[in-house]
Amino acid sequence: MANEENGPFTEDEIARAQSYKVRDYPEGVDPQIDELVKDLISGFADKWTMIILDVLWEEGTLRFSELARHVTGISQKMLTQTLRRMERDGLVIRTLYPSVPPKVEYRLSSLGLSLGAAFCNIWVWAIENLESVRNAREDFDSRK
Amino acid sequence: MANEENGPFTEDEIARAQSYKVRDYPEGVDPQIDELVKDLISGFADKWTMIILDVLWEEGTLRFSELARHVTGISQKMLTQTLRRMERDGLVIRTLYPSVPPKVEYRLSSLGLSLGAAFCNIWVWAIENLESVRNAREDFDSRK
DNA sequence: CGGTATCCACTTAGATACTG
DNA sequence: CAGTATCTAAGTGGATACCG
Repeated sequence: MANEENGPFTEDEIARAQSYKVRDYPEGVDPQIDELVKDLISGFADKWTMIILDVLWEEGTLRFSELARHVTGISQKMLTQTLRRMERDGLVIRTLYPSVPPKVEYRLSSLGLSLGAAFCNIWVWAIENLESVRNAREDFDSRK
Repeated sequence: MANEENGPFTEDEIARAQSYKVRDYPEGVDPQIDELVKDLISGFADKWTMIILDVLWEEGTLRFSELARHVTGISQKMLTQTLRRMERDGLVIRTLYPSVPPKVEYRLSSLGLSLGAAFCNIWVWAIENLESVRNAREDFDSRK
């Protein structure tokens, strides 16, 4: 509990990590662009979008009902709604086969795939840091 | 509108991108872990958390009131709430200076910094694909 | 200054029923 | 099968007032 602040990181590693973004997008970045980016991120920053992105990333192409099974706990309404939004944003490609009964397939577009690639690091981070977060919570809760 | 599906990507690039995660975390990944990861991600997948993470990443250390100014549109309640959750999850470090009036500083922990580093790719993606998303939306809306 | 507590308007999401 | 429509319960967030 004494020097837990830096965890497994050296000062060096922290400095390097912190310099990353500054190098790519210096402070001079257009505030308007910044605002737009925040809006865009806000749109993707919801539970179901991120999970659907992950599922389609892993499974490739899925039918509506298959998606419903893979995305545990989602309601039909939210699945439709989220898929529609992702389709509108160009992340997902929806293919309708006009058979009876109808068949609809969903897969990621190249845009969706590239976002999925960016998200990969988040999933990796989550897997690697599950324990750390759990410990942090226990620690926080025990301190009252 | 004809071959817009793959955008600027070759089939090769898509295949490579899609194989990325599978290489690191093959299908044999424990479903229970997978569930935990989804829970964890769901917790971070909200607007304010992501924006605060970004702001602290860029600014380093900020006082409560400075954060409020940087995170446009957030209410005091949500700022407190989100910061408390991030602190509990071990992402931010809260330092109270017991002066009068009190002064409270927030900064990312090493855990928070590493999550920020992972998120970097998302921000970069957003900046690079603002136009694509805008176009996709216009296209979708114009098609009805 | 940096919160907490309370109230309330609004949004959101789940359940249910129905349809091409 | 893959939705849409409707209703309702629950959650979220903002405004306001007050405290250490």
